[in-house]
Amino acid sequence: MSSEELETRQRILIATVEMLEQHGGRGVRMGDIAKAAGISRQAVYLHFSSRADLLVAATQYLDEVLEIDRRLAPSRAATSGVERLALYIDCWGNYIPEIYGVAKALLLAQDTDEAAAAAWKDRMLAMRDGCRAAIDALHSDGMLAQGWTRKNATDVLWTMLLVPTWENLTGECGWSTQQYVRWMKAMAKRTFVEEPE
Amino acid sequence: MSSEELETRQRILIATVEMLEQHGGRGVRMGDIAKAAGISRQAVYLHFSSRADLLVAATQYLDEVLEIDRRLAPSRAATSGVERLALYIDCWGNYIPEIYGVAKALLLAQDTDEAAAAAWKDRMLAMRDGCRAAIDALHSDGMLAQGWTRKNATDVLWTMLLVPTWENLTGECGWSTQQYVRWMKAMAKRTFVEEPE
DNA sequence: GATTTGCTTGACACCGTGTCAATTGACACT
DNA sequence: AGTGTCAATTGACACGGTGTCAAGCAAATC
Repeated sequence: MSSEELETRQRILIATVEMLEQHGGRGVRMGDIAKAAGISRQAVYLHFSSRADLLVAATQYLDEVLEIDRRLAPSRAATSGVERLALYIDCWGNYIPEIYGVAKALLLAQDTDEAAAAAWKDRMLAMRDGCRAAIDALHSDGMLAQGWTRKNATDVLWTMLLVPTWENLTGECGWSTQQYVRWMKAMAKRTFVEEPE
Repeated sequence: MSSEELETRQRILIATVEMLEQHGGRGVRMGDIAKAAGISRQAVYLHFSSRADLLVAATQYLDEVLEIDRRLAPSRAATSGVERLALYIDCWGNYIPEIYGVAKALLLAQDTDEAAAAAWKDRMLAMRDGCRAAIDALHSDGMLAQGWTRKNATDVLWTMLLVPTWENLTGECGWSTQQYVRWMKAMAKRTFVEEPE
């Protein structure tokens, strides 16, 4: 009632996010989204040129709404590499479940759609930057464990933090996101931080 | 020349595996497979009721041809948990690239097809059994590191060995499979094996 | 020679995406 | 009132890929 004058575009984005979240990113059609937004299927195409376009816009919208930048600030502001690493995992690990529906849809769309693949890759490379920054901070502190190059450590941290890992641990293995985050932080510390012995 | 009297069904399976391997499991249509097998598209449906059915059969066929059982024997025959773990990772890690095309196709088919999803899940649960066996062996030796339950250790090892991890490290990060296997073994040892200190 | 078996050919239904054209209804400007 | 314009609606349609169906054909089997 309050905000019935929302722009159609935004209503579509909200409907998209809701539908995808509800259905785990699977089997949501353009018509379903339109219906959820209370408009015709064609109206969706007046705002987004394709399904991939819509999905990409939805992830960006979600990033804004969930204030990913603000949430990353603590990690960026960390005074030590060890802290930065932990805070980054905290942030990203807790972020995944919130974006999972949309992320999964984008992930699945990669199969058929070039643009979706590119968008997802971009997103993941941005995440990689965070990993690299954390590893670099660790390295600057002289705390990167023996045997790691910065590239290798970044590769591994990045890969461990990818969505499928979270997906399997929480989905198939029944872990909570909290367990996941706690373990991931412990594992990262044990793996990448030089033991002061 | 030699074996031109191959059963059609097998010719289809071979064509499927080849096509999927060639194209990384993406964008291979029923018609493409038929053409590659030198038969009509409909003939494929005389042998396999659906695309999912064909993909499932192809993975089984590949498991036979690549003798997955024989390759797993050394791991099963290991005399210590530590050895068993290393040999299992060796086996599976080197197996992934050989099945990747078919696996990826099955993975992608999960989106739309229930049967494909079930088949893939089965496959992965079988792999999980291997992980569990390795962790159990470690535990029996009293060598499972502090802080791990058998379930948790199995969950983590399993998740780490999933295809997407290999995919990202070798694909995006440019690692060789050999590097991947070497790292994975080192990581598993460091993570799961009690340090004799 | 008749039947069966395995395959071919071509047509077609179904679904989801994306396109197009004609229409409507609301608002704004003179 | 008259004129535009803008957003959305409706309905039809093309396309691509899967899966189905029916008729025909050729070689093997009895």
